Amino acid sequence: MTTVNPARRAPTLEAVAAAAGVSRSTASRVLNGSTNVSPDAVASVERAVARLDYVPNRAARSLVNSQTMALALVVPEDTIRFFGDPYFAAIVQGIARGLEDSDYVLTLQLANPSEPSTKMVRYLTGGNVDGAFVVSHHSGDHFLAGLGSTLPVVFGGRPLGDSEQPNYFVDVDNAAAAAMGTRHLIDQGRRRIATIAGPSDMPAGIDRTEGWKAALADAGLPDDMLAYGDFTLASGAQAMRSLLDQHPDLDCVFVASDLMAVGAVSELREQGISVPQQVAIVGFDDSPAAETGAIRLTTVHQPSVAMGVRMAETMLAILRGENPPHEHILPTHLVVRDSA
Amino acid sequence: MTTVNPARRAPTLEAVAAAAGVSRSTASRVLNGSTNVSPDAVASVERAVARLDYVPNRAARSLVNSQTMALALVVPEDTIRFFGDPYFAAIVQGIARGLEDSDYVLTLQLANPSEPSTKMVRYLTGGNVDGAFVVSHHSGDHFLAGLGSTLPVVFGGRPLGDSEQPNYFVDVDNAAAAAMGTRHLIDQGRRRIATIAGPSDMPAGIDRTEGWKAALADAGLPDDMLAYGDFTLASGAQAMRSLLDQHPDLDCVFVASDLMAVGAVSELREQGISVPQQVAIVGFDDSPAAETGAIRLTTVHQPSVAMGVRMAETMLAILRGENPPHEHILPTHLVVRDSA
DNA sequence: CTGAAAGCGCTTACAG
DNA sequence: CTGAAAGCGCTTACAG
Repeated sequence: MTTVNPARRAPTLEAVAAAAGVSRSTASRVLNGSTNVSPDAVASVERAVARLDYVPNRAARSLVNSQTMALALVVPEDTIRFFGDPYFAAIVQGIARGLEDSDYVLTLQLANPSEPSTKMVRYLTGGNVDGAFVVSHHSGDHFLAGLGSTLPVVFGGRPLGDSEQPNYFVDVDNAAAAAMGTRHLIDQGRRRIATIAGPSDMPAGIDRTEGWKAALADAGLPDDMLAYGDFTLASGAQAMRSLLDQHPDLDCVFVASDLMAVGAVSELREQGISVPQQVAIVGFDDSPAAETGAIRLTTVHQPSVAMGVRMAETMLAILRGENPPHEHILPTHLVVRDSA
Repeated sequence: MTTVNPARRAPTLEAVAAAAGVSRSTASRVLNGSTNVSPDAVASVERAVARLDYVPNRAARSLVNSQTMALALVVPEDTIRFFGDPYFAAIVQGIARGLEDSDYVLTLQLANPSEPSTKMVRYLTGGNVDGAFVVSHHSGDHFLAGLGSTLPVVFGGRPLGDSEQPNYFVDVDNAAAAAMGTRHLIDQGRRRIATIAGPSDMPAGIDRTEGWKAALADAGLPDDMLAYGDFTLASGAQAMRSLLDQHPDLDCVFVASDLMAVGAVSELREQGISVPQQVAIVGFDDSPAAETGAIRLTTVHQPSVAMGVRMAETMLAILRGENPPHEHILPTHLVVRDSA
């Protein structure tokens, strides 16, 4: 831990240069890793920096470089309300980790996606940040989709919407992953396969439902048992209830998120239906929720933290002027535990 | 939505002044709301600002004012892992809302509280932010407690630890609130009153347990039935199980968080025990979890969003050079629903 | 390899 | 009430 005397003004480059016996220019050069500096100069400047506990002034740097060294983390308000979904927390953690070794800071922007405040738009487009991450299950259908044309933007999850130019995003192949989860159920000999789907206005909701359908079609099984949730635990329980009402003969459910799966399991147990014997459950995410519930969930693993890290790396690459791929699809795999 | 031409460089104060036919000084004065400016000048500058869609350059401003206009939001990593607790999401939302009308931005700092990276310490104390919010259930026992001496810091929840100077914090009277919740159970005629407590190294955990004990003592009731959780849903279920094992005769439980209460309820229902008939439950928080579970929770309401707002207001006051009170204790009340 | 100088976009005494 | 000027702390051609 560094001890700081708040009374003393922070040392400037000037002071470092003086202490090192070189000019401000030279001091600046070693700070910025220029190669054209003599070893002697490097050494003495570095010593001075250490001794004075020098930290460059961000504002001064920003002013000359016209870079803010700040990246916005745009979180739709309803997302933070539903932060209960560990998926988001993991993504954010990944982004933060991916930025750890850089000099960028993350500024938090809570947005109302359906009606972005002009203040936020001005903040984002007004040169206050060098880029933005958008973390939301239904990002892109709104003002956020257009953002990419004025600012480097990386989305967590494929954005909806029809922006002219392609957006950067990191995602998994939701359809394929859902099909994989469903196939596991089929392979176990299950035949009455229901699903609890995510909202049909979110890519993750849509694609996972498609995957479930595709796997059933391949196996010549009907896809008539579907109920919608909103990715929350409570909605999972409710969807399970209505599924049970309408299709008492179902023998398993592919659930589009672990949180909903936990809700579904608790509903089943309350109704005295055994999991997985009578009804098997496959979840999606492999979030902490998968292991902390009443029964350990068999689920499709999604590398959420890694996705966040990749978002950060993509942003850093763009900022370096490189040309990273627009799409990053990370691999998923099935984790077999006790629920199916 | 503002349309922005990314190709054109952002207009400077210079440009505004020129367009308004005044000097840079005057333009700056109207921008900063100085009173010593003629109405004419004010009007023409404002027109120029609107026409050019001028946004002041933060870096330049920071450089001369030596204010960063940035506030750190320090979130311990384990907190974000447990972000599932809507309490934190609400606090953060409140902070963001309280800052909405200010020019401050919130930078997110994920910290490992037991071993703060020197990078973060340097960031916080190195003049990169004007203040910091610390949001954590066990803030203060670590490096964060000392932070207050070098930087304005406002804690969410009373910090532990023995810092020399008093810290700023916003909290509720956890002990009194817990006693209120417990008393509700007593008033219903319950006599075998257990508790599921929060961790004993967190103020919220400690104080709520104290409140439960105090209410029981007042009523001449024993306080022998206690199990610990860690504020997560899963831990609530597990604590309920062990309570039931050891004290099959309990007739109600005061639970130190809604999330744990939801876990407890689901455990009870699985064991075929009716809520509230056989076992009544009182939770704590009045978070969304209280209304979305299998049974609507009777719970102690804590104004989480308002607490966040108050944290922001306190910070803003400190930054204005005012002398706000160090402690803000917000009121709680009981919300009676179906679980007790 | 090095230093003197200009300049990034603002604010604020200072003199009028 | 207003403008010319200095200065905040850096970086980077430019000339050597």
